[in-house]
Parts: sequence; C-alpha cells; structure tokens
Amino acid sequence: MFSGSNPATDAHYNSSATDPLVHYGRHFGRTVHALCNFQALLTNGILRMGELADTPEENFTAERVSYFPAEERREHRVFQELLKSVAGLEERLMHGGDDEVDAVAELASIPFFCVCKVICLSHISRQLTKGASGARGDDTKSLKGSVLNWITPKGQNLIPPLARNIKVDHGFHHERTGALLCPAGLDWSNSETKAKLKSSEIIVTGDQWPLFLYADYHYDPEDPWNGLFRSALLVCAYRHVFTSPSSVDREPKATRSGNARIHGMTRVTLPSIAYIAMQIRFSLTSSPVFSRTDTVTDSERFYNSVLDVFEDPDEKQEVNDLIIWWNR
DNA sequence: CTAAACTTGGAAGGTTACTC
DNA sequence: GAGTAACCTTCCAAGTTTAG
Repeated sequence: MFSGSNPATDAHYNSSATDPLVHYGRHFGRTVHALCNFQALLTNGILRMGELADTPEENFTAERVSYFPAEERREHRVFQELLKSVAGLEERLMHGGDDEVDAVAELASIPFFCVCKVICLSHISRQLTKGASGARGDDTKSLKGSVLNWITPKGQNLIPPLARNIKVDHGFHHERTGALLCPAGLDWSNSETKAKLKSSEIIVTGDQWPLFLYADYHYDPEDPWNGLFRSALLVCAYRHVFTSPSSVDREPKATRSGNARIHGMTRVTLPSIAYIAMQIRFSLTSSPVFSRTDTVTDSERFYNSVLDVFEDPDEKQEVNDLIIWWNR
C-alpha cells in the first residue's frame, strides 16, 4: 500500500509557529477517530483514569474497563490511543505546578493530575480539533473532484455529466452516484425503488451500507463479508489521501511527501478505512456541506456503524482478514 | 449574538527538468 | 552547476455559514 511513496524525504512538518498538536490532530482524525470531541475525550479520559486508579489492584484495567458501557469503552480506547500517539501529551496534561487546582482533577480526586489546568486542557483540545477538522476539510475538498474521475468508466463520460464543484445533481439524482450509494439490500435497477430513493420516500440512514463498499459493487446476501470494504473506489481514495493524489493512477511523480510518510505510517488502520468510506460516501451524495450532525447525510452514524463492526468480537476473524488484505 | 464548524484560495515547502 | 520555471501536495487563515 505504501510502497509507492517518495523515499526522498522524511517526516518534516512545518516548523513555523503552528502548534505541533495541530499536526498530531490531523493524523489522529484520519487514522484513529475522525469525529471526536477532544474536550470531552480528554476530560472523560482523565476522570476514568481516576476511577480506575481507585479500584483495587486485583480487578484493575481490562476487567474494570469492561464495566463501562460500550460507547464509553470505545472512548476510553480512543483516549489511550491519543496518549500513546501524541508524544508528551500525558506529561503536558500534568504540566503546571502552581497553586491553581484543576477542577477536573479535583472531581476525579487523583493526586496524579492535580496540577493539570482546565485552561491547558481546553487549549490542547482546541489545537487537536483544529488539526482533525482541518485535515477532514482538506480531504473532503480534494476528493470531491477526484471521486468523479474514478466512477467514470474508462474512456467514457458520465451521462449526464456531473459538475466537479456543484453537488446538487449527485446522490440519488444521478444514475451512477445513485447506484453506488444504494443500500446493499435494495435493488437500484428497480425503477420504483429508484424513484422512492430519489424522492426521499425511502430514507437511507447511516447504518444501511451503500454498494460502493463492496468489491465490484456487488453485495452477496448469502455472505455479507464477501468483498466488503474491498472496492476499487475505496482503494483509490485511500491512496489519494494517504500516499498522494497522483499515486492513484500512475507512478507518483510527487516530490513532496504524502500524508502517510509525513506521519511515519506504515500500516492501514481500521478506523482509517472507515474514515475513507465516510469521505467517499459524502462526496457521492448531493449534500453540499459536510456536517457530522447532519441527519440527512448521517455521516457520523455511518462512521460509527462501521467502527462497531470492526470492534465486534464476533467479527474478529473477518476483520483480521480485511486488515491483512489492505496491508498486502 | 457569539462561538464553533466548514469552505476555499492561495502560500509554503519540496523536487525535477530545463537552460544558459 | 546556478538559476528558475513548472509541478505537486500539504498547510493555513480569511471569510461564511450554522448551531447554541
């Protein structure tokens, strides 16, 4: 996957006045969790650490964590991932030392974090958010046009043509984007279904997965994992974002390092697949503005529903196969 | 009405290829 | 080789929209 990247340069990010946290935020959003509220993530994570520290040694960590409800468990995992991937963050959270007592630490009543300041925490989360949403916006922007290239049959044109900058005709209003967005269980070739999707008589929610996720855009009801998350479109977009836009369809001529190289990324992560799927899904729709809370696009639910499956213990084998497939 | 979220254009950084 | 044009890609901040 990453073999095509340019070997000439190594991690070199802007050494200007930009906070390195922004830089971490960019990569974190793409590869660990795209739509997180860092403020809540940090606050709750610290609180939870306090809770964990209070429990007796014998039922520490893993077992204790399993008492948390499912969504909290994910949040805690993401929190730990954040501490791990942002060098010096844990220390920075503890940074301080004057008499101003952190309200969060007080609540948690852990001496460990007593010196951490709310102000510091809010600054950190703002910088991380800036990075994550900045990267997301950039990706949304640059995928918008490129996706059209990939869904156009080789040597042909889309009929009718789709504008690269205006999205109103996309989604279920167009034969091609409609077919790709059509939920796997429904039949786009059925004109009645098509009409209902177009008129929003059938509402598609985020947990109904679209056909473009499947290899050859074919869904097998007998074997739902068959080809799932292995479509050419996903691979194109993945390359576009992580290696470089030009690495998708030719030998990369790019001179500047792509995102994977900049961040020292050598393996595909599961959330990054979900992230790319969410980006493609959005670019195919007719919605002009990406919004995580938009209930029509329902991007957040889509993203989370993909993560749900990736984290489901019952799907472990299939998910392992998938990650091997991506890293081939 | 304020603050956060998004879009967008272009600056910045980096390489190759061409010319003298 | 130095100079620089052309190109590719990431990064940023100003402006605009939306949510609280």
